[in-house]
Amino acid sequence: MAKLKTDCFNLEYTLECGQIFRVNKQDGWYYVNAMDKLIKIRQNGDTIEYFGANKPFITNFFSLDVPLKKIIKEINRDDNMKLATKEYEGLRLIRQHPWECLVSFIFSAASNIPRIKSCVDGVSKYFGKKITVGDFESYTFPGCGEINDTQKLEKARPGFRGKYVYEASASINENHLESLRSMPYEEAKNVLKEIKGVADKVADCVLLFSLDFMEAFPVDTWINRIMQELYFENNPVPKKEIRTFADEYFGRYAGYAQQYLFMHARNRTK
DNA sequence: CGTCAGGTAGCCA
DNA sequence: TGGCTACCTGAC
Repeated sequence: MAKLKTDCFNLEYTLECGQIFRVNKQDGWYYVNAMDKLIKIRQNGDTIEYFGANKPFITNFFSLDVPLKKIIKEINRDDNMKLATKEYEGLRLIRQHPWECLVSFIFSAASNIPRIKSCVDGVSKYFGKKITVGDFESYTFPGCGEINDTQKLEKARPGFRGKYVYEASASINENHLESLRSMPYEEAKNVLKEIKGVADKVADCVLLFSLDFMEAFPVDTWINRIMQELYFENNPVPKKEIRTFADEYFGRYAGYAQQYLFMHARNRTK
């Protein structure tokens, strides 16, 4: 086991804000899957304790190197944001593996978190390898090209999203996704949107949650609703206009603003 | 037991 | 470009 002292980090909010799906809580520990890793982790005050990964991985994965206080300062543009960032203090964006992130969010279309989780778990179970940490057992996530059997894929119950995942697995390789990092935001987004099953929202999730584009602002139904309420006097507004507004209003860290607003919007009705 | 969902593709004006 | 609608299926 390793320990690490953190600053301005909340493990619970970070893992339970809906950006990542393969998370399980058991006996006070979180079990987090990330491609071929299974991490066992918990937080005690400022300190995190973990198994299954080394310090560089943990630091990078949980964005512990990102200057969150500075970011919060920049996105706290009004009282609503100050409330949301205070409410979920320490929430950080996770740097997921681009391929796992892409598949997860293709699954997310017109779905809900329990079902998305079930699809991602299913794909892991039917295409991944068994992995354990302590007495917890799960499966690794299959790499690009490894989701190559439609009958097995069907067992994950993806519905109409299955064909998109199958096609993506057949046509994409990891280098293709990694190469997006060096592109400008708009260009990287357009490349992602060439993938069937990927349009604005999913592309923005992949850019924000796995490729370090912190300006990406995914507009889903929750964000659509809360943004209209807070900034458009409850008037119906096209999602495109919401993205444009967010870009100008929140700036280069709009993605962080999005995640705090998402939590704020979702949890008040829960 | 219906309704509807963390959207998107395809089609048409 | 902008506005439909069908789409799998299981949570609620």
